[in-house]
Amino acid sequence: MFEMINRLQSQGGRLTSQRRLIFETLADLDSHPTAEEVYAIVRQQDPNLHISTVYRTLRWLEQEGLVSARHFQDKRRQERFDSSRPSEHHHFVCTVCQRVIEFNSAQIEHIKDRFAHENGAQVDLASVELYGRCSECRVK
Amino acid sequence: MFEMINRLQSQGGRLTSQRRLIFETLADLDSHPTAEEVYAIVRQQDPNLHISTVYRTLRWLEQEGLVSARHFQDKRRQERFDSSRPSEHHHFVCTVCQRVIEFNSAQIEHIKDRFAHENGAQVDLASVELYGRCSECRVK
DNA sequence: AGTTTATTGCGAATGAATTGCAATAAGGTG
DNA sequence: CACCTTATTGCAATTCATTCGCAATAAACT
Repeated sequence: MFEMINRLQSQGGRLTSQRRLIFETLADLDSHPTAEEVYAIVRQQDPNLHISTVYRTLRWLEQEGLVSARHFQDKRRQERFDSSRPSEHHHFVCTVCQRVIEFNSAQIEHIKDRFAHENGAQVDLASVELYGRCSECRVK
Repeated sequence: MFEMINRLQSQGGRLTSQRRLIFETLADLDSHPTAEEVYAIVRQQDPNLHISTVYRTLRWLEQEGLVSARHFQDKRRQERFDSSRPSEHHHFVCTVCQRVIEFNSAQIEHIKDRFAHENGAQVDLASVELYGRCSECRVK
C-alpha cells in the first residue's frame, strides 16, 4: 500500500478511492482472481466502479511491479492477477477446485542453468506450473 | 498422420482435404504457430479454407491428444499449437524473436514429488517455461 | 476557493475463438 | 457407378475478454 502510494506520487499519479479499493482487495485476497472476480468484490463497496477501471488499475500495478498477471494452462481464458512480489515463484493449480498454491523451488535454478549452458541461451525467468488435485480434492 | 486417420475412422470421422492439409502443415512445421499462422500457410494451398475450420480441426486434434495447445506468458495473447509427442516436454521462449525451443528435464520429477509430498497433493502434470534470449538474440 | 489535468465511467471497438446453419462432399450401400 | 446419409465446411454472426476514446469528474497543487 505504502509502496503503491510512493509509486504514484513519484510520477504525479493520484490516489483515488477506486485505486485504493482495488489494490486493497487484491492484497487481502490470497488467491489469484481474474479481473471479473476482483470487479465482483469491489463493486459491493462501490457500485459505480466500472470494470474498465479494474483493468486499468491492475495493468498499472502490473507495470509498476506490484502485481503480476498470468494465464494458466487451464481452460479458463481469463488472465489471473496476484499481488505477491514479483520474485520468482511457481504455481500449483488444482484441476478440480481451481485453487492456486504458490511454491518456491531451488531446483529450478539447475534447470535454468542447464538449458542456458546446453543451448547457449540467456535465461532470465522461469515459470513452473504443476497441475493435479490438491489435498482437499484428491481421491483418498 | 496414420494416427490421425485411425482416430478418425474409429469414430466415424471423415478425412477431408482440409484436415489433411492442416495436420500435415502443423506436423511439418516444427515451431509453435498460432491458429492464424497455420491459417496463413494452409490458405496458400487452399484459398477457400476458412479460419474456423482451422480452429475446429486444431481443437479436434487437441482432444484426440495429437496436438497440444498452450498460452505462453508473453504478450502474445493467442494460443499456440504444436503436434506434440505425448511425453511431457517443456518450453523456452525467446523474448526477442519469439522462437520456442522444446526441452526435457528429469529434474522436474523431483520438483513434482517434493510438492506432492509437502502438500499432500497429487501432481499429474508439470509445465516449465523458461524465458530469455536464444543464442541468436542474446547480447554477446 | 480555484485551477490543472490525471482518472473515471461509459459505450463502443478490438481481437481471439466459437457457434448456428444451409450447402457441400466423404465414405458407405445397393 | 449412382445414391444416400450425415459429418464437415464456409460464412456470418456471436461470445468472451480486454482495451480505447472521450466528456465529465475529482485529486492535489496554488
